[in-house]
Amino acid sequence: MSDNASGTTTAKTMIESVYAELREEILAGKYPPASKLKVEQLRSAYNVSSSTMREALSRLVSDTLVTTEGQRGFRVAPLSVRDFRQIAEMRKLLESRALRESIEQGDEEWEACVVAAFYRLSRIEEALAQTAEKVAPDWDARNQAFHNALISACDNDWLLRFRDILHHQSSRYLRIALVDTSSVRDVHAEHEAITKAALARDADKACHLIEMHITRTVDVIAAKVVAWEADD
Amino acid sequence: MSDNASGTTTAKTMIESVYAELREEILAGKYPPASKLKVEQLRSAYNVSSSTMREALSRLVSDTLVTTEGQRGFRVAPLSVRDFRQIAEMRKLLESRALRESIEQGDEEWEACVVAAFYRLSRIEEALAQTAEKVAPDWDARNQAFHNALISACDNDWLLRFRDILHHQSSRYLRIALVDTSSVRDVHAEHEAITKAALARDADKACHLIEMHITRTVDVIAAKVVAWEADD
DNA sequence: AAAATAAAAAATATCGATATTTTGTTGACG
DNA sequence: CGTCAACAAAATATCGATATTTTTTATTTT
Repeated sequence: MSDNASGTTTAKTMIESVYAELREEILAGKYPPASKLKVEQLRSAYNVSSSTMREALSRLVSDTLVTTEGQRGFRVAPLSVRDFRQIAEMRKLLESRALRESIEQGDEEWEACVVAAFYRLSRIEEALAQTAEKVAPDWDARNQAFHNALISACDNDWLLRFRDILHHQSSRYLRIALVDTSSVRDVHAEHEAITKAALARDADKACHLIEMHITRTVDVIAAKVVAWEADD
Repeated sequence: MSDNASGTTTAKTMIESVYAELREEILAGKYPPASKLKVEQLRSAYNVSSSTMREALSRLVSDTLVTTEGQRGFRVAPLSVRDFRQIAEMRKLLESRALRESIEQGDEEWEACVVAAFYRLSRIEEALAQTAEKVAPDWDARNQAFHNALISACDNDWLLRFRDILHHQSSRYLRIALVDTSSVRDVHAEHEAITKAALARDADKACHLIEMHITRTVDVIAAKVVAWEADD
């Protein structure tokens, strides 16, 4: 269920390690959305038996990254504009709720984490501003770390779990939309405002900002998903 | 993932049918929370091979009804007061959101469904009021049908899915708390008020009522769960 | 007697083979 | 020319056996 940040997944069993690896690869876009996941193929690729492979696949259904139907095997979970919009709506609801709880319950240590995460993100954004590079290898990771830090004081496991699922789903859409980081500067300002509001314990404001933050990306990405849907 | 109301689960494969059956039994409390689910035992009980059994179990992890750890097999998902409170909080959030969307988008057909479901529920409550019976075989089903009808015009699949998971989890707590239907009369009034507000398209009011509806049961059940936790 | 260790039992994870179903192809028929 | 049917190929689901790990039990040591 959970992969640790370092990437060193402590896998006690074959199933777990195959599960973790395949999961990453699906998120990385190695297997296209809605494409068939043939057990025999995967089985030999990962050097495990069919039963083991099937079980790993079954476990991926938990994360809604794989679907399975009747007598016709497994598929990578499909993507659609409709789905993306629904995910975005839910993210607004859950992300802002998690942030609110975090702001209400967070202690000084939490504040420190937020500040640190924002700092790390800012530094890489400065670096990116210099180079005309469109690829941001670490930006994604630090951006994610920042958002995780914001809600790290929320203690509702269900909220975090659902939010996590949606977040991963969302990242698949970002991937196919080939989002560049050219708009990083605007995003930076938004992050700064959110950090400020969070530290000032202004939950209403922070939540509003985070919702805007999500909303802002929806339409631009949705447009690209539409284009992607065409040549499928 | 979905079980149809009639209980006639259309299972194309062994895995699916075993999955569905075991799922119902866990929800029905046949296997105590946190108890071990030994593959060999289940395997022979359901007349399937170990691989098939394991796969069915793996699929139950999707619904968070079963947990699995490293090299030590499967267990029924445990229950705790803390978990119950978190579930209740999330239910308030999701149930009210789903209701709001339903109220905003529902058409006349939806209104008719709500009215019908409320009527069916009311009838059985009248009947129960007569007899001093504490057992309400059909009440649960009709109560659930009523709540499903209320949110049936919500079209966000993720919202419905998460809400469904939480609802099932919640029902496990109701079971161990041995909730009687003595408080049915108060509940009836609440249902009536919710129906009224929904039909009047007063989303704010309806949402507030449904949150109260959930809140009201939390403490009484939480207390019983504490007691249950003791003799475990 | 409590703690540590070794042996036995139980349970889990993994494998490769087989039966069943779906998918794809070819040829007959309207 | 397209639809249908029969067949062939591919893929899925299912099985039972084996290797590994965990848990239990028995034995020894401080």
